[in-house]
Amino acid sequence: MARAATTTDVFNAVAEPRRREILDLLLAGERSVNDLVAAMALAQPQVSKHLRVLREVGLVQVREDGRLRWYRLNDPALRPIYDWVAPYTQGWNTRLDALDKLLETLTEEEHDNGRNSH
Amino acid sequence: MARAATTTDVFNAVAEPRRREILDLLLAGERSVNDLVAAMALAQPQVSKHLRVLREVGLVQVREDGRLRWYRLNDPALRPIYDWVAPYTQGWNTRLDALDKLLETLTEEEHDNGRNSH
DNA sequence: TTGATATATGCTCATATTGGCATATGATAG
DNA sequence: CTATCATATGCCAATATGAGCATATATCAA
Repeated sequence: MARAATTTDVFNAVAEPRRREILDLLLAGERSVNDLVAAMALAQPQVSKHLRVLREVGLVQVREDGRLRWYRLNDPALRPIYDWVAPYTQGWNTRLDALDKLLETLTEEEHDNGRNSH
Repeated sequence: MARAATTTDVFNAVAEPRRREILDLLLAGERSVNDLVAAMALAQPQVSKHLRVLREVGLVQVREDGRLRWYRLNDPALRPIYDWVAPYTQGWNTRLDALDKLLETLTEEEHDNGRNSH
């Protein structure tokens, strides 16, 4: 058996640095293909191909407008990656730990107002 | 150019489901190769090969003990993945979801006490 | 219509993969 | 020393890649 197709899942799609670069650019908002080409040192056909992979795994969505195609992020598609990696961050992600504790505190205050002990 | 080597970075190493499976097993603690082989429906040589990839990108570390080799996680190596994905989670991050739910609960209780609506 | 612009697709090449199986290396027991 | 257990490595086949370049398909302009 060979390596899994890049379109198999989000993990494979995102293993390619150029595709992560595209997603990073889309964080700022919708972009046309040529916008992306201009921003990345990569030829247009390659960008289109990467976009196709991203489309096929649901990481981006397109809006057609004349001869332009505006690509935008579909962040929830990245959730499997976040969900997978999260359990490993227990040891070193202090900031999220802090947020967790804060939420915990808020929840406690909500559920047993006043009898807060920590 | 072909696809990047699996040992290029953590993203590529982790794109392979079997390797994620190995890491998941190691979450529980140190395991010998045969332990892993027993836990996964995969032959020993393949497991050893996956372990080699994980070793080369720093995701696992080995402790030799006679003819046994105990593999253990090196979670901080996963940080690049977490750091990359984190900015995308603004919309749906579980912790933020928790906060949303909390706020929702507060609002419900405030606005329509007791009435269940959804 | 003709030409230009925006994007997608097709083909080739070099490369690295994963699993299967055989085998090498290394440690330990009898 | 020999057999056995634990693990790693080598070679094979089938496959999919990603970049480069040419070209197809739309859309818009003159």
